[in-house]
Amino acid sequence: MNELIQLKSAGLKSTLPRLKVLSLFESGNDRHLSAEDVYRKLLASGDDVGLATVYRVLNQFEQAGLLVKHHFEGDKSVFELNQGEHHDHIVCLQCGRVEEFYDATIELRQKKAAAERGFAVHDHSLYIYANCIKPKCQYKS
Amino acid sequence: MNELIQLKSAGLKSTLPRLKVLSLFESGNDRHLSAEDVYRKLLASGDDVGLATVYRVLNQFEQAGLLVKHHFEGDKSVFELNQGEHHDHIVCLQCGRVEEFYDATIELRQKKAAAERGFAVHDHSLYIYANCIKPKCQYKS
DNA sequence: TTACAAATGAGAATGATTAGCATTAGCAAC
DNA sequence: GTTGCTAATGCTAATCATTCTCATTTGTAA
Ligand SMILES: [Mn+2]
Ligand SMILES: [Mn+2]
Ligand SMILES: [Zn+2]
Ligand SMILES: [Zn+2]
Repeated sequence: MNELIQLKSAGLKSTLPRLKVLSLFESGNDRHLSAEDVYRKLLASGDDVGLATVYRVLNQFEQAGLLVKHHFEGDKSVFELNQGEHHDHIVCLQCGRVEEFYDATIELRQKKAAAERGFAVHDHSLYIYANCIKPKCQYKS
Repeated sequence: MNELIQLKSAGLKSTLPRLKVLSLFESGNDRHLSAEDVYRKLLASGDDVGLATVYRVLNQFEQAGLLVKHHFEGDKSVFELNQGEHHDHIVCLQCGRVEEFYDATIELRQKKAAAERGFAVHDHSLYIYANCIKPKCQYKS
């Protein structure tokens, strides 16, 4: 029911597909989901939505600040709940596990590097591609 | 003529399209080029190559370590000469200017962040999206 | 030269994402 | 509760970058 309020606050009409998508992200089972992931999960739980609608809703949510979009290596982009605090990502190249981290020093030195060269930072993306150290890595995908 | 040797050393047969592409990057006019950029530039200088060949050659060059591929914000990927030293990028969101930088502290703290979480770093990508501070920015694109 | 595998080029195919448009569903005013 | 209008949805077709297919051409080593 909380989702209804969130949508209103974001200036979005409360529709069934939007509630479903938002609930999925707030269920917290997976933080990082692609459009295709969301689509499949909704179908699996018996909720019928169109893929085009999923794409539209995800982008609207990003614009509204409810979600953040990332471009991990590969083609498809992934979304996660925007919970206020920025963080960067470590992605396992073998099993796909995603770990989040925040390093104040890195953030600071980025700003400095940009300033020194005559840029005002708008945004940045930092992805570390790595391998889980055994035996944590399940070599899934 | 130097390019011929580079190709051989990389284990690649010395063909006309490959020589053209490599020369273009070594001419140094633009460091960061997309496949489409390369294609257009070759056509413009009267060299007839197929777009498919450009894509193939760029990827071979990347595999061979002659080029590095980047995924700046947006759809198309860009390539640059691999000159040994790793660096990260600042991209102007207004004029598209790309500036390179290297920060040892950032590199170090990335490794540390990964190690602390049970990852062995394979690779990383750091892009800072920013705006040129006037009046350097030409607001081109 | 010859011979043959490797490379090229033109166009079809792919895969993620978006656009177009007829149909449906929120929601505010009766 | 109905009505009515706009915004949202869900197909499908279109985009766009990139890859694949395959017939033709080239580099190269004998
Ligand atoms: Mn995250
Ligand atoms: Mn560079
Ligand atoms: Zn792993
Ligand atoms: Zn600029």
